[in-house]
Amino acid sequence: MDSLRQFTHRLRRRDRRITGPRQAILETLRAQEHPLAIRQIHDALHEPCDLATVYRAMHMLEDMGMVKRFDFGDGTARFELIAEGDDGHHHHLICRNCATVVEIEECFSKKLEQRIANQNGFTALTHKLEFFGLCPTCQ
Amino acid sequence: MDSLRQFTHRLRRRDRRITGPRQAILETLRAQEHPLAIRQIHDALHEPCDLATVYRAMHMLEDMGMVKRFDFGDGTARFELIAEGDDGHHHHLICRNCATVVEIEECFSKKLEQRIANQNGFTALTHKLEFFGLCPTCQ
DNA sequence: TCCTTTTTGCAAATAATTTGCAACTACTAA
DNA sequence: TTAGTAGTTGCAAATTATTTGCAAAAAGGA
Repeated sequence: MDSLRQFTHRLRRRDRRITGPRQAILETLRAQEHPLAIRQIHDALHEPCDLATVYRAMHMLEDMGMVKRFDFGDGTARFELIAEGDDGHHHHLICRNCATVVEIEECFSKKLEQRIANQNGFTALTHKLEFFGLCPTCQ
Repeated sequence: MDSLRQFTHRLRRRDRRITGPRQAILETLRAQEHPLAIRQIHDALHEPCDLATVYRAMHMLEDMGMVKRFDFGDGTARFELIAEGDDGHHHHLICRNCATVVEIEECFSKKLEQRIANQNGFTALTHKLEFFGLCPTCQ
């Protein structure tokens, strides 16, 4: 319930509206622990809406920092709701064969990133990292 | 010159042919130190060929392990020639503003990857990792 | 040089995503 | 509660990257 409340609050703050499709999309994302593709979100909605609406909603949620976009390298964006009090920073381990996804909380040390930033004079570093392999079933 | 010779050898071995477009593409890749998008490769060819031919050639070069595909998350595949004696494993630091690319040789320790594999029962792990930030000019 | 197999160019097909626009609806001010 | 305004939606068409079918052209071996 809280994320809906939080959502409402953030929307109002930006003069954005709380609509049926947006609430439904949030519900759908909340029910999943893994990243969902737009198509999957769309198909899972009980009260269906246009695909374009889902695309637009995801952009908005992303801009508002409520959702994180992941890229598994297959040309399809996937999204996860960012849990409360979480920064959403985590990675995935994806089976190359069956596409099973496991969430990975571990990451390399921030020192590495800091060093890379310093050595190249870059600031505000972020990174995208995903692991691929063969899951127990597919080996 | 060597990579062309190597290429010829690998092609013959697989009953593939050495054609103008393929040689031209290799030349183009060799002249660049950064990953190139298909469109860029296509536009850089002196002896032009069809875009579809470039797409097909890149698949072939990738299958032959002569080229590595990178994904900067913008929906466009980029390719780099794999240098001789190199495994092609490296990453990039990309400016979020001007898209400048810096090659990064550093990577996190293999132990991390090994641990992730073990903890989840996965094998044959690989990863995709790219860094993003603001370059000195764009800050 | 001839023959077989691989390649290429071209155009059309896919797929994910974006966009223009008119109809519609959430929110706010009264 | 209601009207007005600004944000949203559905629909269809446009974009972009990439793939594919197919007939004509080219490569490499005999």
